[in-house]
Amino acid sequence: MEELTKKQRAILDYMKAHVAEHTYWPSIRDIQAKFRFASTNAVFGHLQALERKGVLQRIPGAARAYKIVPEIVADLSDNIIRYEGPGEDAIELNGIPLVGHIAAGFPDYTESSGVLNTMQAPISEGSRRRAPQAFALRVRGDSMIDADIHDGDTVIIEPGQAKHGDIVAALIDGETTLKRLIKQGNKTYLQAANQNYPDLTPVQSLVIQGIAKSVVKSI
Amino acid sequence: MEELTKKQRAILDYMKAHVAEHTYWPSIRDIQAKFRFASTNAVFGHLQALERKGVLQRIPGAARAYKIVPEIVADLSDNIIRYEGPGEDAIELNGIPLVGHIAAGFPDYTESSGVLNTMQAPISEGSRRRAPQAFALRVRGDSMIDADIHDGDTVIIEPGQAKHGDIVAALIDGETTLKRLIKQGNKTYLQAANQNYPDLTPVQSLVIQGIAKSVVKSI
DNA sequence: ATGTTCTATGAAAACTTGTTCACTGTCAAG
DNA sequence: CTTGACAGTGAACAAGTTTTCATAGAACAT
Repeated sequence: MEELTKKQRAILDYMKAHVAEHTYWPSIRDIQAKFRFASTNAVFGHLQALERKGVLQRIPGAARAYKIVPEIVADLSDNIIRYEGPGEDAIELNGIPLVGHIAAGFPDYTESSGVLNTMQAPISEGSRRRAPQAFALRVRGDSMIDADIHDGDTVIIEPGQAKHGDIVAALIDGETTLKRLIKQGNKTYLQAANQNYPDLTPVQSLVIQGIAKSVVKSI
Repeated sequence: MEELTKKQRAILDYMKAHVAEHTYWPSIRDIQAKFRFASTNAVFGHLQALERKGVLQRIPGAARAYKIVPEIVADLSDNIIRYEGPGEDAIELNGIPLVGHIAAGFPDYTESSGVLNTMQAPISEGSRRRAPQAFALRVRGDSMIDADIHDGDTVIIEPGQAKHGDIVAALIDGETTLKRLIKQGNKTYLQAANQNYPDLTPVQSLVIQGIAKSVVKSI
């Protein structure tokens, strides 16, 4: 995926924020005003670029009508995985859905039993919840370099029973992190795969959202 | 809240579905086409009615720009709480936010320790997660009549440490239910407060989203 | 009977918005 | 030095969209 320029990123972020705040998209002139462009065409160009780079989909002719290709970003520099981009519906990427909320909607494969707690609440149907699937994460930062997971890589997370040594996406005290699962006896730890980071993290309540099964690297 | 006519409800539902599917609002003409009106003004009138009745907010002059007053419906007849209405942002109702997703974003006050797992991933900021708050549920059905919670009532759910006897909104095997929490020794059960419903539900993995602290009844 | 409300038609006005055209400047690569 | 990609101005156009106006039948209460 081609990289965005600073301004493109800013505009995309503004649009997302606008949707999040108002529940409808900004018009081109809204964006123009926000960034103090003298011409609407400045915005128009950026939007074309955003569409060409595949992060934004415009609906030709329709006003205030866009779709966003969800970006799920695992920012490992601060060990927080955050979700960027509205929309609840999964968009398939190589058969793997890029889901909406990274921090919500995934099974609790905690130690005990085979009980599964899906917390996904899809907007679409308004009734039943969707079964959890594999999902993709794009990685930022370098805290997993020991595991050969680098900045810009895409990690495929699959639900399943995590075992010792697995790299997992886990919720710890409300934050989602990507770490290696360490089991010693009946105790469980999470370990950052970067020697510059502090070692074992003691874990009391552990919610594992999935296991990193494969890494997609851009060439 | 004034009741909606059948057509108004249908139009509102269509608009919601459209947003959920496309991530942008339908134009008046879209709605006109959907319902085969001969004039856009038919739609216009319905939209005015929806706004007057307080379930829809229009942004004057702007195209495809609306806000919805979220309706959160706890359908106790099948013990499933489902969310209707898009939008992630909390809208305050008597100081209590009507949150977007009932099934996502609330703390895990599971047995152990004081550890708190917030799973909310707000769209708005795109970075940190929002602290959980109290939220309101509108109740449908009658499975809690023993607790004097009836159809049409609004229940205020607050996060906190649930104790024996509390009525809680809980996630069980992926479904959100509203039941009474029963603790016997070190075992935990959920009980429907309706004698017509099966009794104790054995619980292995329990995620309590909040405690029903008060009930608002329409007179 | 009469007025009111709701729902709807049909057409047009007025405004919003996306899009296009012509032109300019910057900056890095070839 | 030139080429091309990128970012922008300024103006105008065309289409999309909301909104208003005039009119009318049905249901319903007064």
